[in-house]
Amino acid sequence: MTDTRQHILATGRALVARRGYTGVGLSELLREAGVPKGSFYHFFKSKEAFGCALLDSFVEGYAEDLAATLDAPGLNGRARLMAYFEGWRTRQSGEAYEARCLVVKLSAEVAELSPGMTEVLARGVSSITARLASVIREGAADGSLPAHDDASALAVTLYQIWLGASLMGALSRDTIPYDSAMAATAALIDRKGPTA
Amino acid sequence: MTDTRQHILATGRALVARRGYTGVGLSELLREAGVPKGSFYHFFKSKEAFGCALLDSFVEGYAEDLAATLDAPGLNGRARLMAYFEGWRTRQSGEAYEARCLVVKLSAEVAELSPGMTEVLARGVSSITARLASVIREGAADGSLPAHDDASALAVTLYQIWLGASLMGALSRDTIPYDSAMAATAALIDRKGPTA
DNA sequence: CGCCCCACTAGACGACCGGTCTAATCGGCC
DNA sequence: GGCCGATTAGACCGGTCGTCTAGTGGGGCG
Repeated sequence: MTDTRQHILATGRALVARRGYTGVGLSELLREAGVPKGSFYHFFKSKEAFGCALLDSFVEGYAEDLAATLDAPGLNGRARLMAYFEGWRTRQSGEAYEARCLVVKLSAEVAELSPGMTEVLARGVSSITARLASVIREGAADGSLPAHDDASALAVTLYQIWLGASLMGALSRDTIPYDSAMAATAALIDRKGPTA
Repeated sequence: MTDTRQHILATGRALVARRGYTGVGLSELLREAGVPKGSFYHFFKSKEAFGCALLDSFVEGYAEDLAATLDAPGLNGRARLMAYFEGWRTRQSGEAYEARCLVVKLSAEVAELSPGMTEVLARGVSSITARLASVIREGAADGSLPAHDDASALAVTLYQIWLGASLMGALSRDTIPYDSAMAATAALIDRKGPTA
């Protein structure tokens, strides 16, 4: 069955979102998934290959969610952008580990560990910031946002703010950093002139 | 000798900055440090206690560096702030792992793993942002920065940007995210009005 | 209807993990 | 010189790590 593979990935995602990549052992993962250890190496050639597959499926799923939020019909560009960040805050400060962003959780850990996983994350990040930049341009076109002369740079800055807020939120275990990020986001997108 | 303890901490810092907390085993650490395992448990009651001590010494050392940079005589507030972020970029994108920021490296990993280590990092972060906020106020007083009505909020936003930039820099392995953060920093501190 | 083949399962394996313990050794103080 | 606490040495334990080699069973083809 190929959905044994899917099941391992889904179980792994929640586990890795909580304990990190190095922190999750095969034994724990497979016990949790109810899958015998032998099967694992049938579906993945190594733990790192599993990690890459996990991130691939995360990035893919994220892109779909992103499309659903940022292409929501009937909302102007600004509202769609703010909805995205509201969603970020909700997921990242909620209880559900499987909803947490793996870029936040794994970037630092994986950067020196696995070039393959790093690459998948890096591609995911740049596609997110690219999509954010185009929504900023759409907001300028529909009049909901001022014209920003470098939408890409603004998108990167916003994404950096939210990554940083997520790190701080993990440390403080409250939503204050996200509230701060939300305020900064609103201030940045609504004001004219060179921002980044 | 108490400086065996210091030596273990110094060795551990470089190792942990590269491989992460979970990724560094006692055996590797002690082999690297040339210290027998028996000594480790004389100085630290557990690996987690070692982790807390490591972060304590990091935070303490960081505070000293911070003071040296942010209290540099003969520079106005704005110049001191920018010097701090220049230093961040240099250290974080350089080769020397022992110079890397452990808040960036460990926040996500440690948050769900060790309340003690999380607490040390959280305190460190809030003392940094508090110090940045006061430099922003000093800059307003000496005329090098406009008056920001909420210096604390601006300081948090700047810190978030740099945390996020560091995560992105780890993924992309270039300085582009830091350059972006630097531009955003300059834009944010130099403009009037509510920013965050 | 039977056989065979390959996707999948089962768990043994050696290395090493974090953590503990006892015995040996060191060094300062009387 | 001799003693005692501080430090070092490393064997040892139960457990987990990632890997790998046998085995099994069910679907497809003859």
